[in-house]
Amino acid sequence: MDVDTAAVAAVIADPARATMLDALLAGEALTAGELAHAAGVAPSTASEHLRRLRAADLVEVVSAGRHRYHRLAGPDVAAALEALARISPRRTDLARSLRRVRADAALTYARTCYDHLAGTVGVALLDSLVAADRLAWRDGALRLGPDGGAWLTALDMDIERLRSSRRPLLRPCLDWTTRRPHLAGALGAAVTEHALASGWVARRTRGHRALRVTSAGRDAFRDHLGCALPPPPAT
Amino acid sequence: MDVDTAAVAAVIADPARATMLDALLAGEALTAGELAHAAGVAPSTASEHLRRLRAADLVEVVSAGRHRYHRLAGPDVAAALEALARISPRRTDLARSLRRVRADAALTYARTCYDHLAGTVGVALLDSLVAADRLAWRDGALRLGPDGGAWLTALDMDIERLRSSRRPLLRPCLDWTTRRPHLAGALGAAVTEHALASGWVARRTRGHRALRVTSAGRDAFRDHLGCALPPPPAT
DNA sequence: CGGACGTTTCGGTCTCGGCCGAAACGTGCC
DNA sequence: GGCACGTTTCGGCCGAGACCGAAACGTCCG
Repeated sequence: MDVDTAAVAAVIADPARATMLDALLAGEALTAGELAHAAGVAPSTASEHLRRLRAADLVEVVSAGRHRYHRLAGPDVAAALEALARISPRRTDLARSLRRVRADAALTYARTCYDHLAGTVGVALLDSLVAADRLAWRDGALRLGPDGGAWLTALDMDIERLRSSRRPLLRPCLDWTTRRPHLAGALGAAVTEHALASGWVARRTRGHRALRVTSAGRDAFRDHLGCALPPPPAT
Repeated sequence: MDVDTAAVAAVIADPARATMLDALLAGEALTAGELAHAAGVAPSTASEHLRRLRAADLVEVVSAGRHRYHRLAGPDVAAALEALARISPRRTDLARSLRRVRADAALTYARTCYDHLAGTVGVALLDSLVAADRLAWRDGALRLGPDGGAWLTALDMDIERLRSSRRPLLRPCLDWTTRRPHLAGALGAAVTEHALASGWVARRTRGHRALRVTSAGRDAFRDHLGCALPPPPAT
């Protein structure tokens, strides 16, 4: 073996750390304290965990005053976590089965995957963009389609800035729940940021991945993204 | 969190088990003894490990006389392992750096990923099949192209049998080394089986993933698969 | 400057699990 | 039937690491 898979797996293998990583999959950077709370451990314990996560390059940190904000180290980390989720057993947490079923349905419908949209909504979005010739598949890779430039301009996206990031502009990301690709890459992140900032979608709970599509968002998806969303799950 | 990521990660986190999984990524089913040898542990220890791997549904077993053959439980498991490999640190095993570099080059050029071809050769193959209209991308999924049926018939592939398997016929699998898709799914496995059986490619070492393309294979890739292979790495 | 607060370091405890060898089990072969 | 061999189970040893509280550190703010 040329790489040390066991080492990374060992870092993810602790329940507290796995919970922290899951919280970070929402894409927001969280403080050490918030992560300690999310994982249900003492701050000192969380600090140890974060040290290991940083050492393994799964998480990176940016200091801001007396807070230290942590976020996933990159899209590859998010992809690996989602791939692991696909083969993980369902949690048999009998106590809250009803709440869990609802949370499952919400996650399947709309969630963030690191920094882009996933779930039914994410998949529908990519499908619509391809159908409208704004994006196109070529050789298994996503490219801008004939009408892509005009669309980005209409959305006020600075394509040059997006292109200049080290990250690929367009990348498909295999959806853990639907098993179909959704839009990732720098553009996927930008669109998602736009949707959150414009109030098209909102987090159901701060620091959690599940999203709610607002009624304004439903219209905006139709008008600006050319995407007729399927109805959300009953809550 | 709706699934128990930490539990699966814990199973992969042990070096002995990770080594076993890596050996199984070659796609062959191996006996408990062979896996014990590969991992460098006593048979009794390996037996424990295999019990955990089975319990976690990462590995499945088929009994044959007094041997018990183990193999990966499915393509999802292989995909998760490759995703983990992408974010794993290189092993800093100074003692055998030269041998390692050579092994790296061989793996990058041609290897199996569970039961289909990966590496430069796998990616080139998928590209050629798409270029020749034998396969086609549609909505991010792989489909048979206009000339796909004729090609399969020429290769003596029983497409009905392939379709009847529970597994998707065509699936892209993101390559860990090249970061481009190669051909997976039932057809990917069938083509790979055909290539191994016909001696187009051969394992460099039994039970290991690296492949060598034979000179007959190089011709066959050109004539039967329409794929001009790039030159292999110097050994 | 001094107190409040977020974070990290340190020391001590305790549980989990990996390791082996010995022995039991089951299958194939003579 | 009896032996050989692959595999599993069991018991005992041992190290890694997860946890917490106390204390140190650094930053912000009054």
